[in-house]
Amino acid sequence: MSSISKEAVDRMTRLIGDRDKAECKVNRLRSLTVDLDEEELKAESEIFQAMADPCRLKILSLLRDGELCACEIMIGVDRPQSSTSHHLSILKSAGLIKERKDGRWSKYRLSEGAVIEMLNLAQIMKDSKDERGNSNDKIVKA
Amino acid sequence: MSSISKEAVDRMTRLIGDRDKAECKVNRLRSLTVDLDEEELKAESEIFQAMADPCRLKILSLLRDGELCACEIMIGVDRPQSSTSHHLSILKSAGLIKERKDGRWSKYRLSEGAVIEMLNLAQIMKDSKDERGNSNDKIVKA
DNA sequence: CTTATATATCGAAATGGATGGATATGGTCT
DNA sequence: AGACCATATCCATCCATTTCGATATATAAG
Repeated sequence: MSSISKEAVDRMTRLIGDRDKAECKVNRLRSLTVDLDEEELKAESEIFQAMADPCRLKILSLLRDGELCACEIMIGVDRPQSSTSHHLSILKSAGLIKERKDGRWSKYRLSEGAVIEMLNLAQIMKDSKDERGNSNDKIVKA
Repeated sequence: MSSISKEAVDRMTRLIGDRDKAECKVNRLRSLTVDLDEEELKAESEIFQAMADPCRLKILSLLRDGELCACEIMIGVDRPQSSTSHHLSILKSAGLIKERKDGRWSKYRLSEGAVIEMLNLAQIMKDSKDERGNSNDKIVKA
């Protein structure tokens, strides 16, 4: 499908010898990502981007215990008000938290669903990386 | 514990009236994040950071099908060699993929464990955000 | 209407990350 | 040895993000 570049086929041909098979393999590789359109990938990457900050992870942790207003969160993370507000808006537009206006307060809570599982998974991944990191140094066995 | 700033207690006192209770609440908020030391948060955020790029998500998707060499990945994602290599090194040092040297080739595969679940969760989160997104937010940035 | 407070937004500096061409490294083959 | 190739690294440019003080908006209360 779509534009298979001659360059890629050339390179693949050098790799595996047979030009027909090479073209086939390039097609297969390209087709693996055809169903992933750029928009979707970008949307997903934005979710990860929103979690890619220590302060925002701290906020999410705070909210595991229930709803808090921006002011309490600011105290919890110990950052200036404008920074806290900025982080909250990023988390909100990524869909990770929900906002509820209550008088002059903005109260935030975790979105239902996968957020907590995501945090747990990240912790698991970090831990397993720590373990292997020490025993294995840098060389991966052949 | 540790340094409860007078400023935070003042602010909390204004919020809930009673100074003793305020101090107590500040302590509770701070204690929620005491067990999260900065190093750990940073390590976790790096995992998310590594996944916070469309091209890298594409690479991870490619690798769901099995081991590939850098060259094949480069064809799959259709980016210059240096960019591809750069992304691979980020994924590797975040512990999301593993490298195996084989002659002049570097072959990459997903790390065992949580990577795939993470990708699935992200998709679920994106989808549920899309659905709810229409009803509520319209914070599409310009 | 004025004051006070909670939150959002602006603006500018500093930092960080992506990109891709050029070059270096290290393996393979003849 | 030399040629070739896969991959990593270097470097410079560009773009995005973080940070935080200053300011604006909004709501409540006197």
